[in-house]
Amino acid sequence: MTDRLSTAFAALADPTRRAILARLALGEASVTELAEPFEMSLPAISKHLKVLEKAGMIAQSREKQWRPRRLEPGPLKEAADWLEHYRRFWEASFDRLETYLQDLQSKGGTS
Amino acid sequence: MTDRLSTAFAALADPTRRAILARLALGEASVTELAEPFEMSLPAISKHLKVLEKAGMIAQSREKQWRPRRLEPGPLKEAADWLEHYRRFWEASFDRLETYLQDLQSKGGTS
DNA sequence: CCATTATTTAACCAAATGATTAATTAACTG
DNA sequence: CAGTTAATTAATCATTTGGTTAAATAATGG
Repeated sequence: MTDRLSTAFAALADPTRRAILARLALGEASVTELAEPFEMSLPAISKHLKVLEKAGMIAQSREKQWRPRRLEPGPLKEAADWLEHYRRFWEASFDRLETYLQDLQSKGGTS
Repeated sequence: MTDRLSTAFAALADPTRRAILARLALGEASVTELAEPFEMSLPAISKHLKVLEKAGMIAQSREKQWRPRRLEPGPLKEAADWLEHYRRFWEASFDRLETYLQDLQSKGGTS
């Protein structure tokens, strides 16, 4: 693997990590705060944070004995940019669905 | 794991699979055609296709002895929608960068 | 039916992932 | 400095992942 985009998508492929990012979208938080919602050991959370950090999605600072994390959105943007290339496909699907529903309306009558 | 979004991001976390999706964005292709650019065995490609299929990103049809795949954009859209929530963060980062560069311009002079 | 082409399945393997518990390190606080 | 709180590291383990080669299956065409 090793390439940046793969690392980013891999980091996002876990609900715990996505929840951590969602929490950090509300603002900085310590490891203990981040761990609180999960039925999971601290070391497990620590590892998830390491994955997010290696992906460049979070950064650490220092506040007394805490090491609060904050969101670093760069890799999220790169992932979003990659997906953006496929937009026309899902918009096309929607168009087909829309056409289909319009057809139902005009042809189907009151049955 | 098991949830749809995690499966989608995991499917995207591999450059071979992303390249396959990119190829399918140009139109349907058989397994042999899809495998052609890679220095990798057919079974390896077959497995990657299975991952993409389980993620709901591709579908199969039948054309004589070929089983061409086509893009199914639903899960790509779901992934893009998830990332969209973080847009304000990278746009904010860009704003800060812009401000920083403007500061360099105005303060830095000719040094 | 036999040969060929297309693709999958099976069996196997090394490395990575996601979790655990126990031990360690770091920093503040009285 | 002793105790407490915060977080990481180490050791371990089961499962998943991404690849291989060899064998099997599917469909077409002569």
